[in-house]
Amino acid sequence: MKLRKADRTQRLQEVEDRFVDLWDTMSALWGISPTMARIHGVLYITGQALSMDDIMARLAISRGNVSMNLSKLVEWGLVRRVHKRGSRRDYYESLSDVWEMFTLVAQQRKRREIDPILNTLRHCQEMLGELKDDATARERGERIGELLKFLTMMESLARRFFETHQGLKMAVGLLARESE
Amino acid sequence: MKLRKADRTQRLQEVEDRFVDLWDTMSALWGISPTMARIHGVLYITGQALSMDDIMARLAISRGNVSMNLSKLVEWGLVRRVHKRGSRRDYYESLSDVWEMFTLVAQQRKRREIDPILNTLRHCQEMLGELKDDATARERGERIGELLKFLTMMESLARRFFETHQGLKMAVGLLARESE
DNA sequence: CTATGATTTCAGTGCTTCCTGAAAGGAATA
DNA sequence: TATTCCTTTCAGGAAGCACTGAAATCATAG
Repeated sequence: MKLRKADRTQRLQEVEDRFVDLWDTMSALWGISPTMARIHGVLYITGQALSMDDIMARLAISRGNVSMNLSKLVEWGLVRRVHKRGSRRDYYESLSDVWEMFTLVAQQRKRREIDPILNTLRHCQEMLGELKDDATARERGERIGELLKFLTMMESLARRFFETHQGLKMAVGLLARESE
Repeated sequence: MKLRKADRTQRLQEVEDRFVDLWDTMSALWGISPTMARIHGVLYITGQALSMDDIMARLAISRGNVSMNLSKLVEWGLVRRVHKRGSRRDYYESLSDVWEMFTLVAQQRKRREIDPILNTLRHCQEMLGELKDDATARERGERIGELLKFLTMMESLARRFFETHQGLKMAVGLLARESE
């Protein structure tokens, strides 16, 4: 053992902080707010069930902020509320399965972002339908058609991808349980 | 012909505006700024080569704004600078191939967002390596390992996807040319 | 080389989004 | 029912990001 206990703890903190910062940076990519990401980062990397006060202290953010973002995380399904016997507080813990987290985020984003786009494009097509003997309108229609074709294709591809993964994951789970 | 010329033009405008608004909404999803998206929206839906003044008028935004966002679009490869003989102005036109656009955006985002994440995670692993006889450190290492495994897997999956598409697209292009 | 037309840059400003902290709301104990 | 502990809500404020417009730069034509 080369390092003293205190030093090890500090090193660990460094890594955890770095990870939380990373999560913060990723937030834009995942389509969630920075703080929501940071909170999830702490919960994921520590793997522990933490209370609101733990999180407030760890990230130096206000109670209200933690409360609102935790409830969003619970809503998204990325974090679960748990209870510790003998304590009145709520504790929160993150999902640990990366695949599951990814799937949840992807589904949310599809529902909130892709679906409305498809609706709008279809509506545009309808509006253009009434002008179909206008050459310019037909050109616009073609471009929108290309997009629709592309998006629906991607969508079905993604659906198949997730279905496959679900199957795969179940199989892996079963094998793991059998080998115990 | 049910509608008069003027009415048709107005209807067309409506559709185009709706499309531009849609692009604006999508911007977050694509990881680009709203105005950048709107400008690209106009160029894509009209399919024409437009000047800066055309775009300023169409979207009611300032010259500086158009200039900066157009140069970003050119940098990304989504828009090309073209010239019209007899005019000193620059004109701009959008790519028309949806797949190509998607690929470009995906590549940019990977480079700007995914790669730095992989680097950070690997760096975290290294830092944890020095603490490998600490039980907590090993737990953290496992969680980061899961993420790395997931991300590299997704990355190679995406790469294969794009390679396949490139092949497919080339084939389609060849066939189209032969049948002329 | 100068004049004219076109584009880029950037400091100042406005807008949106996120965060704080205090007050209200709920739930468990006595 | 009152008390205590904990959580949620929300008005006001702070921070960050994008836009404007005018001045600087660049390019072409005369």
